[in-house]
Amino acid sequence: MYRRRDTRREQLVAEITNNLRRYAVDAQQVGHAFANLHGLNPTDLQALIAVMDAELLGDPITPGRLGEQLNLSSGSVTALIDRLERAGHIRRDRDTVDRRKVLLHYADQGAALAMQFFQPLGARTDTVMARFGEDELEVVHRFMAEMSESLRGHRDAVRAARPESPRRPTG
Amino acid sequence: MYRRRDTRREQLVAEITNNLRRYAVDAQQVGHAFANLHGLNPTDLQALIAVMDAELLGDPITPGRLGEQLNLSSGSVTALIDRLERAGHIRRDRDTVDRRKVLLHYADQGAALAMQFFQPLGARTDTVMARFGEDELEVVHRFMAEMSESLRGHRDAVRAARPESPRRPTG
DNA sequence: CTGGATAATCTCGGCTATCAAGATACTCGG
DNA sequence: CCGAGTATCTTGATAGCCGAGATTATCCAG
Repeated sequence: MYRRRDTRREQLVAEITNNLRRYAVDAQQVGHAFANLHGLNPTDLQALIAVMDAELLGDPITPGRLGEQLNLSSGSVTALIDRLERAGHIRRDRDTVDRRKVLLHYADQGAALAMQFFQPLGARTDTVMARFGEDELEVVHRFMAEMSESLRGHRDAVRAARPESPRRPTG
Repeated sequence: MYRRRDTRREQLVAEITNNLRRYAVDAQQVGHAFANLHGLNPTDLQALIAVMDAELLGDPITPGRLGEQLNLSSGSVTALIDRLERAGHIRRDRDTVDRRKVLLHYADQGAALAMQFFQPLGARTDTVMARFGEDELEVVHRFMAEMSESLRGHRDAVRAARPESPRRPTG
């Protein structure tokens, strides 16, 4: 996080790292603040976005997969979906093929909220990007794609790790 | 979030936006997973990082300012600091000038944990950056700096908004 | 010294997450 | 068709975190 900056290159690496970290922290706080503003909690917002994401890709998410994405237990996911459904943000549908499964779809209220979340953010993002040439955006794109993939690998590694001193003996 | 991609430029903008969003989500999940792994919760980890950050910049943070950063009430901050202190991650010091104030310093245990958090991440980050030339990193740096600043502005705007009466006169 | 403001802590209630057990539906062998 | 085994989701009980308001200690103005 704080490293020596002997050369210009090292300085750049250090500052970019710091900016990425701050960006992540700030993004989290945006989510927190926005959720509070609308009577949700951060988990609910994350879930709502995940539901929209999956559905817009044509592959509605199930409670099980949602729990994997958010790292929640199955019981917590049920409670989470109950809250979101009660608030009118999403709705449950049984899968017609495998009726054990529940497919989650966003409702109008949820879509409106997600739009409200992304639009102002997108506007700011576009404003910044307008100050960059297409060739520059190519570089940024390559960078972000690789960085994003790298972070996902890191996340999976951390998740795969097991606690050093478990509360309960292995059993 | 999902926009048309008529031109190459619009495609780039769309994909970069998606990557930024995914990066933020994944970063949050890394924090979540890492915190779980070490018996903390995400807030604790955020606080620990904030404490280190402030102290390394030579300006130790107080509970009050920590609460502002994390958007927590004063009572929650006290409980948070109690947990971190009990776990040996940080310690309290009274300010000698204004003895109402408490200054937070990280303890060895906290520093070790933060290192454990950032080192593997930094290694991956460096690997990615090694694949970019110095001129390319200049572009990325400019981009991230502006994007980071823009997001901070957005965060403050969302925080400034009020839940029930968004257009409340004064106070 | 008195009164008001600021900083942190304490106490209590609500809400969320985890864990364990249960209910329903699918799969497969006989 | 029938039953055992498995997968998916839900329910109920418990623990821990967060927010709001009251309380204590300190600073500052006069």
